Amino acid sequence: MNPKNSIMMSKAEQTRQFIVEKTAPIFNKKGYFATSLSDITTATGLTKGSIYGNFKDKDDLALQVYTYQSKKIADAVEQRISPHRTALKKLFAFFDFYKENFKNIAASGGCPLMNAAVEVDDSLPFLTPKVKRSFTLWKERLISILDEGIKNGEFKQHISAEHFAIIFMAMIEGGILLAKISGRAKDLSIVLDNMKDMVDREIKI
Amino acid sequence: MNPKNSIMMSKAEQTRQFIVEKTAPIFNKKGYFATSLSDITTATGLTKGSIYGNFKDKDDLALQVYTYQSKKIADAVEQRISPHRTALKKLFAFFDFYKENFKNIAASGGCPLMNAAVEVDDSLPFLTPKVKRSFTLWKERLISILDEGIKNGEFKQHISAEHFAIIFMAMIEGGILLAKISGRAKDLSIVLDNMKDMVDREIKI
DNA sequence: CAAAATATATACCAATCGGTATATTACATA
DNA sequence: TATGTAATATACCGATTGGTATATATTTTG
Repeated sequence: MNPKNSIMMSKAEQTRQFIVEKTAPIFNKKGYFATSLSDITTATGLTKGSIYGNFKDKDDLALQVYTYQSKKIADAVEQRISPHRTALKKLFAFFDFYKENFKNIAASGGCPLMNAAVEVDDSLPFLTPKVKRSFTLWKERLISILDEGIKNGEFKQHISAEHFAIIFMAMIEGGILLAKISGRAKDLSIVLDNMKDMVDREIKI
Repeated sequence: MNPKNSIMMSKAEQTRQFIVEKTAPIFNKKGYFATSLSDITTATGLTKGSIYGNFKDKDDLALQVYTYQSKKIADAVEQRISPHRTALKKLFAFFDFYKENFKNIAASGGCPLMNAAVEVDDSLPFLTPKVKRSFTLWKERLISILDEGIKNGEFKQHISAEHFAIIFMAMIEGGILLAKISGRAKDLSIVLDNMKDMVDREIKI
């Protein structure tokens, strides 16, 4: 029994979590391919033997790091949305999340979903389904908010929830990309502000 | 004198060009880091000695490959735009370019600007200024079209050309990302169609 | 056509890569 | 506290990495 953690967590589980958390920003900054085992041992202070005692191989670790990162973002978004009662406020909270967290996202290497989606291209076939699924889940969450608004009369009846979900995702990802490469957080703000205008003009009743 | 080429081009220059063209899709698919010298020798049929006789090192080749790729896209876009006389038609031609060329872009590894912008993060500092410059030039080109439309009365006077340039770039890049990871070209089409609607509603007089 | 210059190939280098077998240490339980 | 077990460290492996010195073709030029 370990009194340090409320949830029972074996030493191995703790170490695994520790490795994942420590290597996540490295994988996200350098990319899965450019991150070496020595990067991992340096960041964790552990040896190769310890890493391979907890993960089958580098791919396995990369997979768990991606799972951790995508879950972390999804949870943070959900936490930002959940307090709100109307679909409109949820949608705006969604947008605000990225404006509020851009600096953190940029500092830890950009959006993990985008980074993985770009790198997954040819190499990393084992990651592709996971990344695809992240985007699907993201889209479905946006659609659910839009559908909620349509159903309860906040939003227009005729709009396509799927279309707007895709458009919003594209704008967010594109905005992050531009802001990161330009170094101007304002680039993302401009895009996010326009998204709110879109909601007011095209979606809101 | 080489009768095969209209422009005088030494053997070395031809070889350099040949290497750049052959390795460009590899760099774009696998990323600059994951592309090895053996990938390059295999793709070109040349030996390492020949590669290093024409390029200082791998970074130098990567730099020239990026320059080639970004110029190629810029030229193709310009060719698609130039026949048109009005700012509106130029803008729509701009958008259409991506719809028409998505399959080619996806097949050759996605948008080189986005790929480089993502990978440049931590590694590849030598590439960062080049990539930044590509995005700046792209933005300036969009602004010039928007300004032209504002000046000649096609577009509304009060709009911010820079804001819309940023929004359009974000939507295009985001749309390409989504379409690539989902495998559905339609995702990009949905975004591009919405961009046209935006122009009609918010920009056009 | 011959000589000088350039381009390409060969053979090698140290360093690093991901990964593993084995020894050692720390932990949990009885 | 003793003992079996799980976790970590050490030392090593072959393969591949980017890069180079040198030899050999191939162009270009006088």
